[in-house]
Amino acid sequence: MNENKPITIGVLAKAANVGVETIRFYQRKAIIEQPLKTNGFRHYSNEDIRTVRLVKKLQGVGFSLDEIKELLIFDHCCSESRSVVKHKSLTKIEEIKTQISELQATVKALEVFSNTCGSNQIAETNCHLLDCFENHWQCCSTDKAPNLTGE
Amino acid sequence: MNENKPITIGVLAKAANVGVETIRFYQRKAIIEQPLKTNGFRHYSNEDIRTVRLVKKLQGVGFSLDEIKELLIFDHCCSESRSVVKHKSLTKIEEIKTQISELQATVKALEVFSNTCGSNQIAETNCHLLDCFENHWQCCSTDKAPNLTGE
DNA sequence: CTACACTCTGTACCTAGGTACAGAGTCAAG
DNA sequence: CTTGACTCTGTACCTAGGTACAGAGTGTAG
Repeated sequence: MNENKPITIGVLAKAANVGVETIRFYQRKAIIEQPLKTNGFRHYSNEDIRTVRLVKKLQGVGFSLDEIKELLIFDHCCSESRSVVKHKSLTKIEEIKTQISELQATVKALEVFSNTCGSNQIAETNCHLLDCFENHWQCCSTDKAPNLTGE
Repeated sequence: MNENKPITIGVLAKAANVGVETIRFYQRKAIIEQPLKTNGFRHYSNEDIRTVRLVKKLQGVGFSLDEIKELLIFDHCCSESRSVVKHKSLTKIEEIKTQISELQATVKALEVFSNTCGSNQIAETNCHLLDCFENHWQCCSTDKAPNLTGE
């Protein structure tokens, strides 16, 4: 079945909903492996379709291509150096969890903002995006506690 | 106090932990407002420090500069078009919540992966990152249910 | 065996988000 | 009033992640 209709670069691109140039770009970047060729034409496996789809999905979640490459390499070194793989996975998990917390803080700040500024029932002042965010993040306030409302 | 030591671009940059070129870049992009000038030198307020810090924070959470710009504009149009502001805030909140779910799915996939592949007690096969992700996302599987382990 | 769709390699170009000059002006200390 | 740190405008350059050719080869339907 797969023998009759080989998965050429165009077929792969369509199946993974990307352009053929993107596939070649990924190969130059060694994100997917160089496939076998017949008469100079690349042909791929169903595995490659899954991989490219996964790459796009992970990108959408915020991974860089370098990070994705590293994740995919996990698969190959899996039987060789499991403790390394485990360590890297756990590190990545912690990173993502941190990001989730920050996103949750962002949601809270925006909710406060839309409930005060976004509604009609409030006074004109104290409806300030910076203030909303500062209640959830310490990062943004200045050291000297400046007169924010007045200036 | 602020009168004696004006906040020049260098002071702002240091306070917000960015380069002066970044501040000028943000001004070209209209992410922060053009400040007052004396003898051609820009000088800033504590508000600007907070704003630049917020910009960096939001960038870290995954917002693009265009999105951040839009968020900051919310502040200015707040008294004018509250329903619009509210609508945009809520839309953004939904987007972030979706992203949080996807990140949570990523964490689960990585946890499964590190618990199977990353540990020593399993067989050689079926330790496959793609499989781990496919249990959490439908996106990556091919239509024809290909023989994944064999080929 | 001709047309046309598809693929090849290689290079150039694009947007986002900066970063790095160059050449000139300003300001404050000694 | 000189020197050094700082700022100005303007332009060029950089990385990431593609996207778009050009010019040539391939493979297949009619």
